[in-house]
Amino acid sequence: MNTMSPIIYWYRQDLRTEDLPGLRSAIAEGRPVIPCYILDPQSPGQWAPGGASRWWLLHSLNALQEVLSTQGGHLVLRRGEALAVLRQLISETGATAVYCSRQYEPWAVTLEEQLHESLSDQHITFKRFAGSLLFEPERIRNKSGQPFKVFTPFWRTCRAAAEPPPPQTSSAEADWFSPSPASDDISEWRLYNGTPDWAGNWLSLWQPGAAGAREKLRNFLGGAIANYDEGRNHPALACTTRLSPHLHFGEISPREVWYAARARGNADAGVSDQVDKFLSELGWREFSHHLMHHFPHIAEEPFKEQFRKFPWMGTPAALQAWQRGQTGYPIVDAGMRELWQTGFMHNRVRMVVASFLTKHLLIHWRAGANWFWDTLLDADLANNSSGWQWVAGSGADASPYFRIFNPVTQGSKFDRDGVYIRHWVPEIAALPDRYLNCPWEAPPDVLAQAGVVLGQHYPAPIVDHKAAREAALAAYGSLRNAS
DNA sequence: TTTTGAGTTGTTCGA
DNA sequence: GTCGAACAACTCAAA
Repeated sequence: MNTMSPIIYWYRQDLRTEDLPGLRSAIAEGRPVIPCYILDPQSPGQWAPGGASRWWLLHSLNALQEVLSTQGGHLVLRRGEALAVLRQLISETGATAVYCSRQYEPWAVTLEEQLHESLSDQHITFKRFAGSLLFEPERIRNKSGQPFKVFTPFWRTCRAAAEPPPPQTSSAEADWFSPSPASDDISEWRLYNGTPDWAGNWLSLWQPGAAGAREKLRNFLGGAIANYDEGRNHPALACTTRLSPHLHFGEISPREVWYAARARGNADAGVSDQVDKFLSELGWREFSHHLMHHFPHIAEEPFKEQFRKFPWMGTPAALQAWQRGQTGYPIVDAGMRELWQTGFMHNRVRMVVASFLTKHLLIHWRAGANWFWDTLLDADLANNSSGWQWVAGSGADASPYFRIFNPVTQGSKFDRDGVYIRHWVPEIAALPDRYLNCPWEAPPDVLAQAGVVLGQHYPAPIVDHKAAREAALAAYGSLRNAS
């Protein structure tokens, strides 16, 4: 074997150059490196990126391309079945190794195993590297050696374990393989073609890529972190990091986020509790991946067996009203519209809309998860599945069945001044605070003065809260009695 | 093996 | 308006 034969670095959900163990390792070997991204629309069982994710992917790949080119590298874009593409690239370049970051989705794990097997047969080294999580799922076990099913002891164990290794800054300069192999023109991939123009203003809201991720982190640690514990519950405040899409695409490593937050806490004892709270949110990302690794069925099937029998009963019309932000409950509609218009929804509101879909409308959580998958820029199989199952009650460590969010209470509690609702549901903006979350209770003269005719400008509620709540309790009760 | 304490995010009702 | 209890029963994790 030629010791100077090139290594293919196969980019996946790790679109960065810094603190990337596989790439660093490839560079450290002193062999030429070929950075490559493969769009694989056909991998079996794959959850292919949804519409919003494809928009992000387009811009993220462009950003990565730009960073690589400042270092003299060139990202090779290819489309097709991963194994076939890698084989082709190997025969073009004489590469003898393929390095990548590991993923945790069941289909991705299967693919990694197949590649390992097939490439080994050709005497090609195939190496997967950790680096997308703080704690690898198999490393964290309870005292019986089993995976955790409850967040709090899981996270306690993580915090007690050895710290994640600090981010590595690479010193060696890469020797990029030259000439760079032919690459697809990304515009031919049609990740986003601009029509309809639903993502028209997204570039003013988001900056996909490592630089944008760093800026989000810096802003957050410089300001909002100081009031994170309380502020993060209020969707009108910019108190959350909005790092989720960056983390999903691996543009910034969780270790970098972890160490930056820790440093902030150490520098200012006053915010160290807030920092811990923030770290535990990273912990939820870890926990979701831990669950998906050990219980791969959670993306498709209920974590709790008895929920297979749950009497889901929603109608397509109700699902559509929810998707379009036309349920007649302002906080729900505001969230669904924020999602559609920005590719994002505040976490507090995600819980409210998810509770509404599964409990008020009794629609299967999978319908909600599928909609989020297509519309969220940060759509992530582990987070999405475990989040929806948690709300629906079918998940690990699920909320009690009687915890049914009251959309009126949630709105008036967490959007006290109505700033969020008035922004996203402008047709009722002129209503006084008192009726903003429950326009159907406003007296006729108040409605008239605000220029609102229910059923014309804004829908009457599609379900009655009290009746829906009782129906949900009955449905969940039936599950208990049946088992 | 058995026991014990605890479990992200809430709501409603009645005092 | 505020406050505390009830809302079930179960599973998990650790002692």
